[in-house]
Amino acid sequence: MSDLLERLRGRGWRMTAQRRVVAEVLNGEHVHLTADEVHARAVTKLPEISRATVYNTLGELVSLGEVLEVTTDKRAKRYDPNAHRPHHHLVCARCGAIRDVHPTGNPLADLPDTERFGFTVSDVEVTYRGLCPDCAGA
Amino acid sequence: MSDLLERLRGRGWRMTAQRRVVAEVLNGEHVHLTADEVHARAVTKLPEISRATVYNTLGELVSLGEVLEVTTDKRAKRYDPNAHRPHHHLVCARCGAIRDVHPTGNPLADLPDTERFGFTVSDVEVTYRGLCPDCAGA
DNA sequence: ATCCTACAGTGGACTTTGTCTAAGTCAAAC
DNA sequence: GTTTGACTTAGACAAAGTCCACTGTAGGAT
Ligand SMILES: [Mn+2]
Ligand SMILES: [Mn+2]
Ligand SMILES: [Zn+2]
Ligand SMILES: [Zn+2]
Repeated sequence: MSDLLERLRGRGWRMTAQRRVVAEVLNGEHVHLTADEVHARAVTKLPEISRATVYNTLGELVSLGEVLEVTTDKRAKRYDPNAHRPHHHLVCARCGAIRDVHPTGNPLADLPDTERFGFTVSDVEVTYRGLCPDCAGA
Repeated sequence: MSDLLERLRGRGWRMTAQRRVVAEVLNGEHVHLTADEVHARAVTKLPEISRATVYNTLGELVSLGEVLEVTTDKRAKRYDPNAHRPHHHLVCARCGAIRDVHPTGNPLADLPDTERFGFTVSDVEVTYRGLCPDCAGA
């Protein structure tokens, strides 16, 4: 993630302890944390960081394209640092576990012109739902 | 929609003015209203209907399978009476307009076993995003 | 090294969306 | 017409997120 910090400094980001901690928390694969989860983890490293700053920083990372917003459930938005490899999500309907998945094929090609209503379609989001091995029981 | 009311009565639903009004409001094609939008429209027909009743009634319609919950944006859930024809959604990124779409192909088949992480995958939701004709400008 | 200041952070009030509960009301079975 | 349990209501409460006035500081200028 120091890649990320370098890139951000290059873009004129003022480097602060708060921003460094948020970037650290968002490190890893299959990471899809809510803003308050990010805050909870950030607080263990920098106790005085505020909720507002976490929200602000996440919002900036999203508009810089370094982090994706994912809304897999109807509850809180989740923040996904895996922004540089396009992917979709597989969600457990019971426990909420989320996995990054890479389906074959291009769903954009599956939407005929007659079903586009004159829209300029630029993106498609696919969410698979089911039960994870634990929640499926035996 | 009196089809719906008949079906619900048959299922033992007690028929009240409030439930009738909510069902009336949810009549039509390409309808994707938030709970508070449903409430606002219901109030014009039955001024004393409460928010709690609208939420309760929508929740019941969803668990009866008569209405779908769709979460196309990160804001309020939307309620979709078109529950009997499977479909996906096309959303304008700028104004939020929503259209029902019927892509060809089966996205479930596009998720290889190696990308299922042992999940029992039962459902897939596809959201297309772009700009509607109005928002794409001239 | 110190100063300066525009940018960043803070706590708290506020908003939106949704849930819950206690008390009152009424649809429908008899 | 009475009875009764399901239904409705107002308002308190909660979770997720935004906004603002004020305070603090990173990093360039001196
Ligand atoms: Mn992801
Ligand atoms: Mn729909
Ligand atoms: Zn699970
Ligand atoms: Zn539009």
